[in-house]
Amino acid sequence: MGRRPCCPKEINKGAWSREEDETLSKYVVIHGEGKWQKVAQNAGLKRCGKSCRQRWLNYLKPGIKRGDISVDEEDMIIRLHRLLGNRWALIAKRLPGRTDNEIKNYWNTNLSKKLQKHPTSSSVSSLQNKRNEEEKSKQVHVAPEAPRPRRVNAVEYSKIMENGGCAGNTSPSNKVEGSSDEASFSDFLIDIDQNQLLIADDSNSKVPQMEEDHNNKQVGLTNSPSSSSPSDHCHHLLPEKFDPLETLLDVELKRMASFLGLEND
DNA sequence: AAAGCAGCCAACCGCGAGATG
DNA sequence: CCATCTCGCGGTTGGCTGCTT
Repeated sequence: MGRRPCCPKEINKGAWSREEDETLSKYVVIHGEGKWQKVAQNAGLKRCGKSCRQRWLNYLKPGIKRGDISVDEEDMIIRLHRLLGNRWALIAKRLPGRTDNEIKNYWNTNLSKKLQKHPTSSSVSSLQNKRNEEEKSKQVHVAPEAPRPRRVNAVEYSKIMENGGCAGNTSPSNKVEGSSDEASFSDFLIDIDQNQLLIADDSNSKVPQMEEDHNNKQVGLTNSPSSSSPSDHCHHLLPEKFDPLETLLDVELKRMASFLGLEND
């Protein structure tokens, strides 16, 4: 059978010209995103719809930041990569203005090499050197062969929840002393279960129990004592829109700011 | 000066998942 | 329920650029 080519006609390939960029930008501004095949046709671009989408999302869309990845961003990328692996889209979501493609390229060209040179380092940034010294004494646990997390659809997620899979909390290693501010946040990130994060991200509203100490006050959560099953427990914990990683990273950013004496910025 | 090499990054490609008819 | 369409994602490629010899 074989896959039908997505771009059957003769199309332009390679670098986009300024004219093409302008044409695409004008069209998307007027008509909005989506239906990229029609965008390509209606805008008169001899480009594949996928190519139009990629060009818009990675370069033309307002708010896209190009280059000059800051130390903080680099550090965030490293931490998220340890958590999520090559889930560039997920990582990019945590870095406003950055695209998955840029982060992926940055990783492949810079960070992976740096980390090869300093494989035991939790971060390559000078910002982290101090913390690295502290962490040397600890055995940082990075699952060497952690299974690559799959995207979890709604059906699979409900199965996971039925099996008490909330927060992946069956393993002691996933247990985090949520109330201990002294616990290294980087350690916390390392120990968190990847699939748990993905579930949380996909559902956009799930939070592990370990978050409750930290977040109850912030988001007005209450832990219902009547919750019987783990999944019930989780659902009771959850606000309508809650992104655990977002919150965790917010905490980490505040720590960085504090470290740099920038908490007022 | 020019050939060779390495690094960077924009763009392409194939696949999976969800939406739609 | 199935086929098709559309979108999003991650891996890979190829061209450009700068450096080295």
